[in-house]
Amino acid sequence: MTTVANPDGRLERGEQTRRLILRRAADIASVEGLEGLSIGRLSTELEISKSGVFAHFGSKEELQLATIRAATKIFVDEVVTPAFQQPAGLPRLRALCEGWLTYSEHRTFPGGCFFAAVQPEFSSRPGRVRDAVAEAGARWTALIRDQAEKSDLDDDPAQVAFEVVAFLEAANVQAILHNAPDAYDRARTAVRARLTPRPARREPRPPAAARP
Amino acid sequence: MTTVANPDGRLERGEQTRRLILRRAADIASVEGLEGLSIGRLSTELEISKSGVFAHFGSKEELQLATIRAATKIFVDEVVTPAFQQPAGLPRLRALCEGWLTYSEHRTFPGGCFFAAVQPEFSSRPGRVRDAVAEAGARWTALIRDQAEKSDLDDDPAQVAFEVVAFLEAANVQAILHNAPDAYDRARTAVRARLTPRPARREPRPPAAARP
DNA sequence: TAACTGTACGAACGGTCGTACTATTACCTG
DNA sequence: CAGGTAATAGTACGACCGTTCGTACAGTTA
Repeated sequence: MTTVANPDGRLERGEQTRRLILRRAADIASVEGLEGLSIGRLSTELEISKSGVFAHFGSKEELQLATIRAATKIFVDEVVTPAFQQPAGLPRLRALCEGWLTYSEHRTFPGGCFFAAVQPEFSSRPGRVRDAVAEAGARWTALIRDQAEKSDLDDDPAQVAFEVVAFLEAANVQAILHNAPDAYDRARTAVRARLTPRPARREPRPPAAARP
Repeated sequence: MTTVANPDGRLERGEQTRRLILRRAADIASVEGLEGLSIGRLSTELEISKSGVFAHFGSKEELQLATIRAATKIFVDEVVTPAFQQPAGLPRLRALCEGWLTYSEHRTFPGGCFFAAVQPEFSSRPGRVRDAVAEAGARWTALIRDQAEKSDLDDDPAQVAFEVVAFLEAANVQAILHNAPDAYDRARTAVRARLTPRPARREPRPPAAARP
């Protein structure tokens, strides 16, 4: 097992460049995909020798897997953890969605959401990378579903999760591909409506019979 | 100008292999993306020489653009045209959604929807291929929006289009990546609810006060 | 028959890919 | 300061990439 930090808490030399590499790798992959990511390009951009980059991972597949783990950590730190300051259920669910949208909007990764870029790329391929990508997506959906379950929405939580996640991903790709930031507004509108408990759903007045 | 068919209506030899190439190219691209698509692989799979494949297009970019056009035609034939048998507005809108879902479900392209695979791939890149991909997506969304406009849904048609398209794309990626065909059911449920005019929206019973 | 066009072929180009080695540097420890 | 180990550099490889070139052969037109 490799130690990561020196006694005084500083990072070892190798670990430091490893993180440098992975941060850049995640950025590149969010634009070019995990296949488009290449060791040669990493080494050029970071001004590290190709073999130096390669030695950290031993294979391209390991680099891809490590990149997914690094991107996951960034995502969790920026979206998931802050939302856990909100109480479980609806408030946390709303915070997760809003956190996701600003994470995409502010381009934490230059290509928008890392996972939105990488999921379609591997959806039809076999292999360990695909499995890792799928698992990351499943965990995110499960997190949303769990919070939906604890909310007072009398719809199937899995159905709510499906729809909400759909809005988020759609906003990401629309905003980037068409350079249309208003897609984020559309997503916010859609999420707000979907996460509003029934009596007040879709703000405007209920049918006349229901009014006092 | 190149003629495409002989006087008797048969295809010229070149046009025939060109179509063969493009059909295969669209299939490959739906799985590997338009960058993952390679002339060498096409030539191997089709048992045509690499230069023979190349000569039809003159550059890889032209091949990619032609592949997009070919995939668009297949999509229109399978999803759009049949839906136009339904009257404009809500019926046509529902037919478009249902047509799209079965098109994805039945794997017209082996990787699911061609455009769902290719849009994220090019969302952050410059160039003519990206422009073509974006335009195809924009036309599809506009088509949905137009039909929403002619429906009696008192929501912003563009908002309806955003949400409906989001459901479709989400179903596609979920179903493929997680090998979970029930994502199509989720999408159908979501679309049905979204395309139901307000009074009857979200089928289950209205609040007690509204019941007779 | 002669000229021309469309179509496909095979070989080769320079370049980049991932990977495998060996050599060299930098740092920690004794 | 010495030695050893971890980290990086250097070099080379085979495979594949997109692309170019010259060529062969069929079918049509003159």
